[in-house]
Amino acid sequence: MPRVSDMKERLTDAAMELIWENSYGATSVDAICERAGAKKGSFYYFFKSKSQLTAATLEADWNKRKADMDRMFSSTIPPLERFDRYFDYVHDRLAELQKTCGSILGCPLLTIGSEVGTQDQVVRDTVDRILDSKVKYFESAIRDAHAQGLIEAPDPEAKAKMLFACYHGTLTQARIQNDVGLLRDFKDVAKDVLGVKHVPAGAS
Amino acid sequence: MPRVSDMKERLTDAAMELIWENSYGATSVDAICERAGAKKGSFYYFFKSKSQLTAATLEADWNKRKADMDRMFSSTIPPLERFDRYFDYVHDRLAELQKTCGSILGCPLLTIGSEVGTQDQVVRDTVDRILDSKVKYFESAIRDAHAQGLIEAPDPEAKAKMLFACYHGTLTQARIQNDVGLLRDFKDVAKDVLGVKHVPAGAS
DNA sequence: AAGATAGTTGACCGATTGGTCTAGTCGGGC
DNA sequence: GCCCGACTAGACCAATCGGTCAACTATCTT
Repeated sequence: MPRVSDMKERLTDAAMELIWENSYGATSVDAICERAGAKKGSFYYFFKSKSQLTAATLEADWNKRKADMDRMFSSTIPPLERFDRYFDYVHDRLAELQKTCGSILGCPLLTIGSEVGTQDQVVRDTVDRILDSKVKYFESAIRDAHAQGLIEAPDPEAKAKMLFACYHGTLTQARIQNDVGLLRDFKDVAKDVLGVKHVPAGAS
Repeated sequence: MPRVSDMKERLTDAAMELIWENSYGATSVDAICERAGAKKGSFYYFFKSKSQLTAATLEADWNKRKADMDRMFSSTIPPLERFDRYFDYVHDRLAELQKTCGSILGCPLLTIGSEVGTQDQVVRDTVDRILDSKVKYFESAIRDAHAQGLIEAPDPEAKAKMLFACYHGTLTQARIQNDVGLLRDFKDVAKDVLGVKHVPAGAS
């Protein structure tokens, strides 16, 4: 088959950057094309609408991140340390992005989902599905922590949802207030929410 | 001074409805005017831009809700019951609105703040200020609960922020997933986050 | 080299966007 | 009764919006 193009990826990359930094509504198809170095025709060759491009963008981004998630939440890592690694990872990434764009961007799934959820079923379903996948990492880490006696969590699913909500609330607030500090402190908050049993400082 | 008009309020009311239900970006000035029964001229007589109208809308809405907040978080009410009342209030209101518009709308401050925060400083500042006011209700309820020995909260400010984030994360998820269930269960989650000391079921 | 397939180009479209402006209407104070 | 300031009416604007389309080009297979 003739001619292989990386344009589709360049378009989803450009869309992720622009929509995440600004918003779905404030990002025009023209702007996405310009950043991707594409013309309108190419855009609508790959995607049938702006909405569909957005769903594809979230999907593509999630596929990229999944490997990192698997690494951080690997079963070989002590369960509570998985959370530390994950929260550090997100924090560092957002702090890095802030240097470039001047803003703490929070979680694209939440921003986009909450903006277009009521109006666009395709995007909503995509966001839903990805969020579902993500909470599962939390869930099994919590289950493992419980099994090892590190925390008391008779209902790992509920606890996972709770921590998930708490973290996402913090991410949203970090975006709104443009403040990375909330995220810096979250590891401690998470321990509190999880009910980590206290060990004396410095204990091995 | 001749002629007093309620148009300003009708415009902010219309704006709140439309922006909350859909989004800032998806709501046009024309649509707001139509719902308010106003013409463009009136709109730009009262507000100098869509952005300023939005800030004024949030402000006006907050002023309306403040009385309810004061009532629910009254010092005469047992501190933990204040949260129950508040969570019930929000739940019932969102469930009611769902009947009309078919969607769980979550918190307008979060939706709007997270959508336009990076692009509109006026709106961001307004959202910030209101969120600050709201968390203070949590804070003093927690302080009171701690004083009465109902919970252990040596740092009420931190605990308030934590519960606030957790609740707002839940509200955001409720909007994205269009599911009121998460909110129905939140009173229990809140008790968990607050670390309410367990009393045997049925204890007086 | 030919043909089929995959991708690109950019002009074009009607609708809608946020916003302006001028002319006018209404109603209370004097 | 008239004047002034608060408010309304709605035509108008350039810019931009998401989306279409027919013509074109590049690359692989045979």
